[in-house]
Amino acid sequence: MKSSKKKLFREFIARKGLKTTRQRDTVLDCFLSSDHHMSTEELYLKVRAKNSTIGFATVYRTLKLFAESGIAREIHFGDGQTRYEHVEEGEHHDHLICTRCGAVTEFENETIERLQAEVAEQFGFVVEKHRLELYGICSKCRK
Amino acid sequence: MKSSKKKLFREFIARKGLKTTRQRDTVLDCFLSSDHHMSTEELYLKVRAKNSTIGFATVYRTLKLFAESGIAREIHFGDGQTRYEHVEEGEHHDHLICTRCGAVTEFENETIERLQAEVAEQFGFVVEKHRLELYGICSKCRK
DNA sequence: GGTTAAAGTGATAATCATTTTCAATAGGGG
DNA sequence: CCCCTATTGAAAATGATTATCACTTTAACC
Repeated sequence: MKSSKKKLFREFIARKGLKTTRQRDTVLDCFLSSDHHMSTEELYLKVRAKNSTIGFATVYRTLKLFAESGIAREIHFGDGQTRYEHVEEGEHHDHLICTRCGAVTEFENETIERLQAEVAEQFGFVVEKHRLELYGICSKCRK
Repeated sequence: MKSSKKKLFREFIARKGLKTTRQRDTVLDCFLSSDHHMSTEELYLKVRAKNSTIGFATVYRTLKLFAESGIAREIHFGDGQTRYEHVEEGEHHDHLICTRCGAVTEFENETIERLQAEVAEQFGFVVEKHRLELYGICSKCRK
């Protein structure tokens, strides 16, 4: 839900004593109207198209706020670029990444999640978050 | 086995028509005499201590060769620094990372691995490699 | 052992993504 | 409307990594 994310972000802004600005609204709209994975640069270009006076520093700063507020999550695929994805409440997903065409598919698996928690516990670890990525060749590329 | 890694690397060098140099030997010795996770900078400092004329460009270049030759693997924890770890034959391990003290613990779990392969198959995906990282607070830091 | 082409090296400059700085501007509570 | 503080854009700074280039070294061949 887009509107609920907007609300969540507004609440975060208020709680922190920050301010609502035209720029933040624009960046938020662009982010929410995009699909799952967005690099900072991609989003910056989208924002520019709407309002060419917004600088990239603002986009960087705003994305950090999104992550802090919980409506977005930083992801790193090891290619030197930070990406952001939407956080759906209660959801957590992992990634299948095709090393040939770069396509990213998301999946979820309860059992894996549970096993992860078990393993962590064996080491006296309390898990806050995790990252699971499977790299390989997708079905299209194998044809 | 250190000597087997040395051998593997020499074979790689020969196969590729590259050359054995004092510098590469030094970097390799330093890498092999260290424990699992090393940032490029840490290794550079170690190399420097042995031979202060070796430049960091050489360390970077040599680590890339290690990764290409299969004796090392690049790892990224999302903190903007590339690390390298030793590759043991047939082995694969995942990481528990303490977000407070930065300690890294390794673990292996057969069941998780198998489930990963199953999930991938459902998506018509052939997994080549994967990455699983659990971030949280370690037992020491929770005391 | 000497010759030589190709690979390797170190220093430095360049690059790339991201962060910081700073002077100017704009929210929003009072 | 005022004032304080957060915010902004542009530009400079940063930090990790990579490319460049003149010089050196390796190793195949005689």
